Amino acid sequence: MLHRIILHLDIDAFFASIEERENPRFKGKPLVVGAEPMEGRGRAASLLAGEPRPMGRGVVSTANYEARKYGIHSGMPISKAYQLCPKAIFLPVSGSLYQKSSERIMDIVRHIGGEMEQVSLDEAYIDLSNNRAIAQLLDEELKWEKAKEIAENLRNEIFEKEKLPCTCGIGPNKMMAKIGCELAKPSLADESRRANGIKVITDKEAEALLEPLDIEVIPGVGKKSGAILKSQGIHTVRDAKKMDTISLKHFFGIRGEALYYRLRGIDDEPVVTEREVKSIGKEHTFQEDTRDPEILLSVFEGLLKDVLAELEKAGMECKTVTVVCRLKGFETHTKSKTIEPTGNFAILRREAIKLLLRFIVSYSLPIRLIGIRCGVSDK
DNA sequence: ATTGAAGTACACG
DNA sequence: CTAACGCGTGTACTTCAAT
Repeated sequence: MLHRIILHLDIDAFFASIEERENPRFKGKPLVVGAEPMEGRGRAASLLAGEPRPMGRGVVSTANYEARKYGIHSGMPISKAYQLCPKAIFLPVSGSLYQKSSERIMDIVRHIGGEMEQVSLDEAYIDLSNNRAIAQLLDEELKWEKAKEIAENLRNEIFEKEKLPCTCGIGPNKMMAKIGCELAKPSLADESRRANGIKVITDKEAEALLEPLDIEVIPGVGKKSGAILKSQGIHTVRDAKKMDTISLKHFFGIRGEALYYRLRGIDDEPVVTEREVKSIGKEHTFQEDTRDPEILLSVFEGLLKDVLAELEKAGMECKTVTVVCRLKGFETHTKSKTIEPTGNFAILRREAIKLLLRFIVSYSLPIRLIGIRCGVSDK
């Protein structure tokens, strides 16, 4: 497929926008959806401590734009979010509410026509290359215009039916569509939140548009890789394009090749309709680090039970059981064992507990998190 | 040489 | 005390052993 037109959709501040929709009094006020900031703080403790201080060990799932003005963002420790804006409204994550909304949104997206890839609850790609309205057009210019029209209709429909604001990016590939979407997001300064909404980046424009952008806009270049590059004086895509293929390979291994092209606006990743499940897991962070075998074992069994239920539902069996353990201080390790595929609780418990016990023996630090993950095989 | 297992690191939403 | 840091999933790298 030589000339593609890909659309990327992303709901603005998804969880927070849903909460605002459900309770319009929240609009215009800083709102943080995520962990409970005071979790683990007992009544006695707060009386003794005077001014309440955040204790929760969770993170921010989504902050609305008012909260973002205080520097709060997704993934930030909830305790820090509280420090930045103690007056913000803090709400727990209402997963099933968001799930239902997501399903209705994805149904709307599917109706556009074209291969659709759902990336998360609130994000999707759609390949418009073979869309009825677009494929019949001969003129390239008109195709891009038509794609924009489709995106406009999509945004309107989602706003009318689901009462949620969203942003679309349109580009010659998934990467550029996603970057376009990011560029079209409402800015903090824009109180109306409706400034752009859609950004079209044609194949002709892609390379030049990327040049001045921060290197971390490129998918696959995250915090760590970005920091390494920046320590070498490479901050923008333009800087990175000066690197030869040898050093790209050196820094990024097998991904260096793809990166060379991505820096130039080229990305061949197809829109993938269905993806097969490769692993199913559950993990739990304790309110306080612990080595109490009672607590450890009961939580561990609960996690295993949940994993098994999902395994069962998916009609899968566990082939590799991995136990993860995060210690006080955040040091994290895994131990795994490949076994004869099974969905049997007793067998998996025996294997998993053997792995867990090895942790208890090898490390004397209190434990912050335990988890269990099953690499799956078809039944 | 290739493959599989175990363990680590990083990325993304 | 200047760090704080969830959860679920996927990919790639490294090392070691067996084929």
